[in-house]
Amino acid sequence: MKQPERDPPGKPGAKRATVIDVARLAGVSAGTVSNAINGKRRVDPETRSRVDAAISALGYRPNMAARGIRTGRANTIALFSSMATGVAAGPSRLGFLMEIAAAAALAALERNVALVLVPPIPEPEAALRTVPLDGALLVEPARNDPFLPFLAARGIPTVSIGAAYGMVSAQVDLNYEATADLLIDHLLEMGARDFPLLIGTSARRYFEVFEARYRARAAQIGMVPQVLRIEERLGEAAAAQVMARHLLSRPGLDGVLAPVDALATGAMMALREARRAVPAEVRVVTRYDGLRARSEAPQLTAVDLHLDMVARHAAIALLELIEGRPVASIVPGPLPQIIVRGSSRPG
Amino acid sequence: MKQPERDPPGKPGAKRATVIDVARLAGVSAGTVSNAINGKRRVDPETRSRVDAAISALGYRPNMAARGIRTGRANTIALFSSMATGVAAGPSRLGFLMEIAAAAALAALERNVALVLVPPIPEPEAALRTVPLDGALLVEPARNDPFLPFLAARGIPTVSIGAAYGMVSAQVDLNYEATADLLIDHLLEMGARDFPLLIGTSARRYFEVFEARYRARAAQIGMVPQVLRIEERLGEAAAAQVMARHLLSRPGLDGVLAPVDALATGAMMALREARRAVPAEVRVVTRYDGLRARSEAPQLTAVDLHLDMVARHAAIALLELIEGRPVASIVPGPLPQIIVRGSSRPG
DNA sequence: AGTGCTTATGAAACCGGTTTCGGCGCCTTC
DNA sequence: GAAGGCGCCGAAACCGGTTTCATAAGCACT
Repeated sequence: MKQPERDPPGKPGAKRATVIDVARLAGVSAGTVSNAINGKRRVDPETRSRVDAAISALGYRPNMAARGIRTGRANTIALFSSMATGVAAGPSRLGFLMEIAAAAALAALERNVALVLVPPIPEPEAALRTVPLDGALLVEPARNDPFLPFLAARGIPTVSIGAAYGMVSAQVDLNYEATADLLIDHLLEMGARDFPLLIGTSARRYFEVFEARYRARAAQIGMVPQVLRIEERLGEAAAAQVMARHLLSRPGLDGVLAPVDALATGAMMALREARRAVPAEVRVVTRYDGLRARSEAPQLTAVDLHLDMVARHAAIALLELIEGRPVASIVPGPLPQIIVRGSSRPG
Repeated sequence: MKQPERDPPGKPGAKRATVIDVARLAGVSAGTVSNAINGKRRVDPETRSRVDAAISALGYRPNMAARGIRTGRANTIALFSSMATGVAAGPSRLGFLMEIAAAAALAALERNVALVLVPPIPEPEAALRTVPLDGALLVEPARNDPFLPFLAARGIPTVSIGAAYGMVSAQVDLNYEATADLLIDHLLEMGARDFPLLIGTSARRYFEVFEARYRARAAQIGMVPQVLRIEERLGEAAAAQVMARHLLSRPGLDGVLAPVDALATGAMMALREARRAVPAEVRVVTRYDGLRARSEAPQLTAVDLHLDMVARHAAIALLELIEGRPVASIVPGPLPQIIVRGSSRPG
């Protein structure tokens, strides 16, 4: 049952090399090998090079479990997603998540830390009971995110991507205000004067921010604010329905502000159904520039959130936090840039 | 620098409980606590319940690092992807990968094992030097997959999703033959008699299988085989170009068999450009039923590969393997089902 | 030569589990 | 009633690292 990992190079029957083996070969003690590797204590350069030689001669790799028992570190961070993975909730969120996951995993791996993926699960307590985690990344957590209490109870450092509700160690700014302004200003520039805001029903910061900016601007220009809330779980189809109904009550509608891509494509469906030309009669814009926005016809104007950079910042901040180094509670993120496409561009 | 994880419930100043604490409270020895937890040795039911009581009273959670040092287990498996994550390679692959990742993570988590995500990296050796892994999942590895030698060298049990090239411990069958037949038969039923096969240039089993089945059927019905190879890295745009050129040489073309969704949508672009009606004049079918296939107009006929189930099977097989239990070298996967949509359906 | 300080190192304790080994009590069996 | 077997358990070794503590060597200074 015990099967210690066998390691090259060398005889196939050999167990994996340990510090002791390295120490013996280098003619030093185990403690010195440890110090040579980790640089916690000064080691004579000459000694160090003997140790290094022994390490590569034996193909030594430290046993992380043994190390972890003293350091308390597991060298793993988790990416938590409270978004439903079901197809119903839409592969669009999966795209969003995956962009972040890939970039975060890369940044972590560069520092020899592994990223573990935690999809939404009913009982995080039970499932993660035996999973050692040094820290957690949370993607746009909802106000009542089920993972937050769990992480707080375990005392796990947590960095959120996008604003959270104060329960995290740090957050990377996704610049919700700037993003909302970018899209709203663009709609206005393109001549839209009567457009609803489509958002989800869950309590997420960016919905709140979009709504606030939308209402503020609407008041400024004397537009009747129209905030349509759609249960995200129901996705595109629900958005199409709500939009279709809304079109009846506001025939003069000339734009749509739908930060969630699935809601935007839902609106597009309704507009096609109602024979409203996009962008000639109605301009449509969304936030997340995923596959969905790009495969719509016409393609949707969206925002480049630089998710890869955001994810990288978040992972790095988290690792700093884990190392015990101070990190700003709000890490500035890259500025969003609008990508104007056919759905809002005249001609 | 040392900051042992503090744990509820109890005084916030308290260190996390250990087996020793549990043993003391239950009035037994540490060894007995261990055996009560892991069930390796018989423990009197009465004793066990005392231990259980002590565990929950103290909120004890075993330290996985300490456990791992003896068991040699890290309780993590990795999902390796050799697919490029860049936008160029297409978010479609991300969707494919994410579906698998989510399902595999879930299946692993149910068994208290974490799934770590390994995006393509230049030097797996270096980056994963200190990342402990019990096993690996490989998604449709190419023949010269860079991860394979690494995994073999480390002696890490590996399960591939879809056929590999014999270098893995086990593989979950994605039923390439059945999938190819499903699509080809469907094209024929829909009256197509002159259709090319669009595949990628990399050495992947499913390209080989599709090509073999395609050629076999073409020979049967007397169709001139037309195999178009497109570098996957270049994606949709390249497919559109190749397809446009091909259309000139075969004006009578009445179908397209493009297993990769990005190649299928590329072909759709070319067809639109050339003013060929789909499905009236040309039927188009693809394999992966992702966002891409569904957001095409008309929607693409595709195959439900039951990726979630495949991923689950793969994760479970891998965990069995890790436990040392025997596993079939080819685990049967769920049968693919065709999803007929507008791109190939008459009327 | 003796004292004090710094630097480099080895020996041993330690981390928190698991596993081995052997002992004890109790029940059969001859 | 002694021998043997079995079920249950405690003591101690063990896993492979890190960290503490003591010491030896080297050097400067008095």
